Amino acid sequence: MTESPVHHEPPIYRRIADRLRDQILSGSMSDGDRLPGENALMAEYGIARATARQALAVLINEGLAVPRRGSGVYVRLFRPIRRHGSRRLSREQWGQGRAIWDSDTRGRSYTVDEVHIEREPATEQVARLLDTDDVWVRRRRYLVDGRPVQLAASHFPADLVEGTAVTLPDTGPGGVYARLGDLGYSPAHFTEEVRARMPQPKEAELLGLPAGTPVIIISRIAYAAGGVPVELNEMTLDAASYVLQYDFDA
Amino acid sequence: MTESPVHHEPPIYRRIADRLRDQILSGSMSDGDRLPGENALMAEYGIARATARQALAVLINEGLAVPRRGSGVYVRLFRPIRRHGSRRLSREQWGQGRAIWDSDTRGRSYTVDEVHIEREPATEQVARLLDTDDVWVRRRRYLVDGRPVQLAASHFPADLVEGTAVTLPDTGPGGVYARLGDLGYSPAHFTEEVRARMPQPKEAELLGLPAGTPVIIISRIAYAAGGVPVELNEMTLDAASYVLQYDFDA
DNA sequence: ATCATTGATTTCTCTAGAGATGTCCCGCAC
DNA sequence: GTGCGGGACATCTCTAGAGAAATCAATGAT
Repeated sequence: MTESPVHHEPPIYRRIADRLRDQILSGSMSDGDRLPGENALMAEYGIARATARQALAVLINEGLAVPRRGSGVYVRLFRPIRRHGSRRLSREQWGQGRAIWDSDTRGRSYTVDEVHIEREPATEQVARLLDTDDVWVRRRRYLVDGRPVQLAASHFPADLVEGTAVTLPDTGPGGVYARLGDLGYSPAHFTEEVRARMPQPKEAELLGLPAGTPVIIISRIAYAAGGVPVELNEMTLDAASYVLQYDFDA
Repeated sequence: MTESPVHHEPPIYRRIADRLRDQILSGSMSDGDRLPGENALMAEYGIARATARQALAVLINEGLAVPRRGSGVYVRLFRPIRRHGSRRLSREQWGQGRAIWDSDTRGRSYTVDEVHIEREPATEQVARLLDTDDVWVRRRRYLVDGRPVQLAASHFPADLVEGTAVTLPDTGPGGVYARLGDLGYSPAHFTEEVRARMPQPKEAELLGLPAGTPVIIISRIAYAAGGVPVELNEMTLDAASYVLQYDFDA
């Protein structure tokens, strides 16, 4: 930020971190490699344990390294999944569900780990966006190669799906959008907000995120013809696992 | 991740962090408020300074708090700028340049802090995407209310702009896209990749990012008719300052 | 009135040590 | 082979102390 006129040398822990980061980013270390541990750094630089920890904490907080208790600290390079922007979704693809996934996971196995479906009072934000107090929420967790990478929560106005509440959030064949279409609320317009931040502890736990991993949050609202909001889908993605892709014409 | 069967109580520093986080997120503290400092926590909980520091470091690394040396630790809530997806861009808007910004900064002042324009050899990634070794790069830094919030680097194939090199990266009236149009390479198609990660030290420095702030990276490629790539624009955004917005029809 | 200095406060950096906790692997018993 | 015990090892948590560096307000000299 504001640099003082005198150039102070960075503290030891930071210089060590810089050296290690260079090694990681220059490619001389690869994904699962083990970094020098606390003891090794203590010996090599003649520093105390706390200082060695601090150096490693820098890399861990940057998301470039992952500590494994009782084992060591390991390099973590990002191996993102490409996730196409909804621009790509066509009505035909809705019925297939996984179509947009299969081509994007580079052969890695993709599964859903259903969490739960239930009716609940809407939070303030959801109530404002969906224009109702009472919603059905369908929460899911997505796994790639057995590891959780995404949380999703779809909110449906309860009054809109009255009587069909059992079958709507419970997708069934053709997916949720087909169900909405059956009710005469086929989505015609979408808005999508994308943001990134550090995860809440609960999110970090559910996604198994090591320290220093941001999450990407996509909030998509589907509107039926006439501008009626029919679904709010909030997706929380492990930022290390995802690249979003949008494409469009001028 | 894998939870042990016995529920261990979290360590003290983590419980303190949890308490403070609740206070911040519940709204009982607001944006610039001062958190209890190291000394206060030491006295209140009867712990050592290092432990108090550890508790505060949790919040700092989560991006919820910002330390100011010699002053204290302060709450930081995100105040995002809405940034519309390029889907919104129309040819008429290109000519205005700032149109997509003025409506999105909520009245905050938006300025550009030009960094430099120069011809340089392409990095491996840029060479692959733009299909050339030799590019002009135009780097900019964007400020809102005097604070840096975005870095941008536009890459143009050097052979494509041969002879006009002086005027192309140097926008001029009508913006870069108008210049490309004059050369017969009006962009017709775009792809955009969005990812998020923790910033590199250099990025953090240029953007003045406190610890725990991720960056959003948008890589947009503009293609002229015929599929010729004419620009690679890489934008690095302070994730605390931006919300991306896309909207589209089914 | 303006500017420089001082002092109190607070975060930052680092040392030294110790016990707890989780992981890995080898060897032994079954 | 399989499963279990135990030791080696590494990270994790915490204590206690001390000097460095930045901020801010009050004090004092010009």
